[in-house]
Amino acid sequence: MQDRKLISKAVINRLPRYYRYLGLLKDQGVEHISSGDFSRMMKVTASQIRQDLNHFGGFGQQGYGYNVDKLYEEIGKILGLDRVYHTIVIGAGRIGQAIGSYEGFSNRGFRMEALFDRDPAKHGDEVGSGIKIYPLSYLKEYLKTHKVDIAAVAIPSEAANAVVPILVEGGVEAIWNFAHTDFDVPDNVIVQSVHLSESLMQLSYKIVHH
Amino acid sequence: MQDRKLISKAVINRLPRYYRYLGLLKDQGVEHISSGDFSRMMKVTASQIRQDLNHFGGFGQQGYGYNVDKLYEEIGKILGLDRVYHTIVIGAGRIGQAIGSYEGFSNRGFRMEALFDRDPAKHGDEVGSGIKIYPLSYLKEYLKTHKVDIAAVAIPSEAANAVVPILVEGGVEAIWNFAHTDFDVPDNVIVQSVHLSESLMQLSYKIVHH
DNA sequence: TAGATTGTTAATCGATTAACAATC
DNA sequence: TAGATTGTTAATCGATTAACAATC
Repeated sequence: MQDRKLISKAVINRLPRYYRYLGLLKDQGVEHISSGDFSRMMKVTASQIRQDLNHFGGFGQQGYGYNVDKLYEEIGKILGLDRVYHTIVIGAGRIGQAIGSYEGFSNRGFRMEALFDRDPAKHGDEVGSGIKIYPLSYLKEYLKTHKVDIAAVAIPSEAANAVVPILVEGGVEAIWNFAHTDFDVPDNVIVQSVHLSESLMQLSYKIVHH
Repeated sequence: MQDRKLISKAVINRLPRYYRYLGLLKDQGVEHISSGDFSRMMKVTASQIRQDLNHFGGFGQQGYGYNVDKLYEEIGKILGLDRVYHTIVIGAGRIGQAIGSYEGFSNRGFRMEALFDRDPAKHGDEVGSGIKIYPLSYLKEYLKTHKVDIAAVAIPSEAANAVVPILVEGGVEAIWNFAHTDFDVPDNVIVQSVHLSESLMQLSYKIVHH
């Protein structure tokens, strides 16, 4: 897909937060907001907000501010929230089940369609609104008959390293990684990692050095 | 605590990843590694590694490289992993239980000592290696009689906003936040957030724009 | 010693902030 | 219109990369 202009990585990482705050404003029925007010709400500079939003153009108006509804919708589109992502979860442990059953994701188009686990005791169980847990050994077959956009990987590192080639081979477009490891995948496969232990270490750093 | 030199935010965020890779090298019995080899392993530039590690000084040696054991230990200290953090978890849902029971955290000094939940059906239950679930209403009292360094908050945003003042009032030093919201806390309280939905949106952005 | 590799300075690149003319 | 506020350029700040002399 072609971008209007090239949007920098730093801006992209901020978009979901803008989106969240715009959602709050929308719920409150706010129609428009100035970069100044928005900056106080979000605790960033007004200058940064104007620079960032300007990439998308046309939602600000001098003397008035930004149209909340339009901006919310536009940022949603840019984030790819106007489509459906067929999503599976590898690992039906506590993290895997949490992801598979969280309604907030499906509300945004991340449709949870299957969980996979090696534990036979879990096979056939359901999570959330009827998402089935399948044997991990069925994954390969599943990928042959189902298009999968995103696979969330919520199993230990070693097992994860064994599963990833199956996902790649099976045509999964993106991996949402919760294992404490980095994957080696072809360029066309996207990996987005949530390294919880790294987050916790950044926290302990802050405790020790403040 | 006083830093030797001022270490930039970007470097700090990379430290846990260095630490993880050094742990792997240590397990493999590697005694020393050059910035060149390390850069190929970690897929960053050798220049960045030398710049980063140079902040701590004394672990590199010309013609030899870096001593793995010493560097691992030193970075561990800088990250604050040489001490114990009394840790509690607010919310005994799937995320809360996952955090409370994960052995990897306690192995690094993050001692999980109690969970709190408002659901009476869970009160008295145990998670992981005997960590009890208490009523949320007992939290205030608990904080009076126990020193808590870190509280992981794994409940929905609204409930979280109600609990945070109790944590702050109770002298909790740092909050590890899993709710989809930002907290307003005094300067001396640290907040480290894991915004899963934001991570997922960054992922969908990459899918749509690659 | 000769070769390898760091420590560190300088150059480049990118991101943030400030400022203000344009304009609703 | 006058006031408010954006869009956008220029200035600043910070982070990354390149280069090479120092040195083990």
